[in-house]
Amino acid sequence: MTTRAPAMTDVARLAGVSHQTVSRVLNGHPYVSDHTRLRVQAAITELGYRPNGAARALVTGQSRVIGVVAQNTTLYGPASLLAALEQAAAEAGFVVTIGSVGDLDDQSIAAAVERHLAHRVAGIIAIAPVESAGDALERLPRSIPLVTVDGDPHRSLPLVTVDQVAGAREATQHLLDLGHRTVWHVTGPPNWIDSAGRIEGWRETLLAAGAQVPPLIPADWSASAGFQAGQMLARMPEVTAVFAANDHLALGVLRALHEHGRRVPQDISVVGFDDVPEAGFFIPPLTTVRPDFKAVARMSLDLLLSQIADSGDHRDGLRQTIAPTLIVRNSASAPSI
Amino acid sequence: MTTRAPAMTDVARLAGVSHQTVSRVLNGHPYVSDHTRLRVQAAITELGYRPNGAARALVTGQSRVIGVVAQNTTLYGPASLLAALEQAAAEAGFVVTIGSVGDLDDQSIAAAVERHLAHRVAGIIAIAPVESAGDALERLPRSIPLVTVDGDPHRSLPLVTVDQVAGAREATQHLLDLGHRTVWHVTGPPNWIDSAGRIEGWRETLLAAGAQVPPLIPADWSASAGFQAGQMLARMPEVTAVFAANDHLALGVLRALHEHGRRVPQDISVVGFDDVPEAGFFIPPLTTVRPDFKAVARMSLDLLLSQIADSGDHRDGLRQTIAPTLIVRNSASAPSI
DNA sequence: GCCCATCGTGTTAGCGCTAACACTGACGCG
DNA sequence: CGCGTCAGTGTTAGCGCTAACACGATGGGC
Repeated sequence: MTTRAPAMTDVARLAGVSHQTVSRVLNGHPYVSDHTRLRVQAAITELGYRPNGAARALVTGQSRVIGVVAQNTTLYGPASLLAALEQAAAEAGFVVTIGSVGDLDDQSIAAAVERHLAHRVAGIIAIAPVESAGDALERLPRSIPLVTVDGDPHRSLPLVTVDQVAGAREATQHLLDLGHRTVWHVTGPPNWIDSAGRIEGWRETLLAAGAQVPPLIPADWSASAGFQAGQMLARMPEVTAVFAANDHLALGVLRALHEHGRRVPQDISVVGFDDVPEAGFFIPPLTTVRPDFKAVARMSLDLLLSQIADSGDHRDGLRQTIAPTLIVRNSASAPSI
Repeated sequence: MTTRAPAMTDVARLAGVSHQTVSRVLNGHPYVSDHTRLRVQAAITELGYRPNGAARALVTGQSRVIGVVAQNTTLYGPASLLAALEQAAAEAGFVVTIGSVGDLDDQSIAAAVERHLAHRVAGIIAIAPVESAGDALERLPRSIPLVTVDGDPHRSLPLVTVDQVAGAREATQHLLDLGHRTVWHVTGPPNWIDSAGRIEGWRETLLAAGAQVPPLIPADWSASAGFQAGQMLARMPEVTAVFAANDHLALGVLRALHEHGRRVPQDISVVGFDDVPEAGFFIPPLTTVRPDFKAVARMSLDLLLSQIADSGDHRDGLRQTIAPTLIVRNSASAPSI
């Protein structure tokens, strides 16, 4: 019925050569005469031939597929990362399979990794921003190339990460420089590495400036949690500056403050993190920290591809940190005395 | 060095059976004694064996991989869809490879599809919300299972779609019911199918109510474009109700109105579309239309899997529409006369 | 003129798996 | 007691490809 797709032998027959010569042309081997190369290429286009990745993967033991393990790719950060990763991979001739997990616990991660392994991916990129994720990853055979993104800096896995500490430092310092006595911090979920880094950067900046370190306001990444935090902060007259661990949190804070009649930035300054595309259109436009997701993606892929190429144990000590940029808008200003 | 992963023959040797019996156990064939089955399963776990997907794909001519073609998976809609799709696929034992494209033009789509085909995906789901995307898809051999999501209803490709028209109708009718004379519409990008559907629903509701149909305010999906549209609308005293084609657009409108001192909802009512997670924390909380992305994903996958199972030309006439829900918050109210 | 290196090409084996078929032994039936 | 049936298992071929090797033709150095 459906005539099967043309295989290499079909091309070879049409071009009057052996299938091995076709393979050589396809893989850019030397020692093929121009004449033959042209004939083969003509045959390929005539038949609409395209190599069978499965067969290739079988014989080489390795596919041009990269497995990405991620949780909740609906969040802005992971989604951006994934998109950038996919694009970078496509440029390098790889495709990306995604294995997302409901929870970032050990078992879910392990299952996602297993699924990728079953398909003999060439390597794995894990967007694993929580502490527990590392265990499953560390159990992986060292022969399979691996890069973690926004993972735990205390593990010895190859890691590419946004410099959370530096970003938080910039945000906090910016507020201090504007003249605020201290800065309050609404945090992300406690088990996320990103949260920890942002807390660290915030705290160390405060300490370095000799400012008082107020208690943390715990939250998750949602606008809803930000709103709750904001309701609390709005009732405390001594609060003049807030650093929210991400933009959605900041949005919630903004609305809570607005509802309580506290003006931003006149009464309270707010700074976020992520620079979501709509951050410039919050009320007021949000001063925030912009991570370079494209750079992170490119770097991760480079690291992975070099592991794939070397096919060796070059996993230790690989660590790349990408510094984010402060984007100044209108949500932070000098405090009114 | 790296001892190669165990293959089926290794399992067979350990269990004292032929590799074919192992295969039978793996694929749940009948005519294997319980005794043997147990021995084989024990051997599998002992060796940590996992079947090689590439080999299986090679011999069956079909992998348990689904290719998703999408553009800009950073946008909330596509990202949600992708995540839901991935989850549904995982439950069915499939993995998802993503082939995102920079532009949704014919050529980019074709390239992404080609990449998927090279890996012998079992089927393709195209999130193809622009008109031009259909051409590349229609050229696909009919033997490969295909589902389009939010695609062009005028094509004969299998389609699962959010009922844009119904959603827009609900939004518009809601505003009319509140007592507004008419409703202005800020549109999405002109070549998107979604935009067209939302315009249609809006227009037909206005017409049915005998309301005047104001000119369209063209935009794209960004908060920035919404802001520009809002600046225009803010200067027009006759405008009392605005339906924005998505939430980010609405956010931009909200800020523009705020800057111009026009209160929402007292002076102008605004309704959005998408119900992004933070929509409830805009200022004011946004009344909007919520599509059920999970349902769309599940439906798409079902449609695809049934095509894969039947492996036949069941492609015509398949069409599923998922009605969205109006979420009423505070951004729309009766006009003050 | 001989040898060897180099180029260009073909031949063979085998990656890990499933499908098709072959085989064995136990059982039921007339 | 011979025969067919069928559960349970093994044997073989081959999916489409690459790696390894084999082979003939050419040409340059002695």
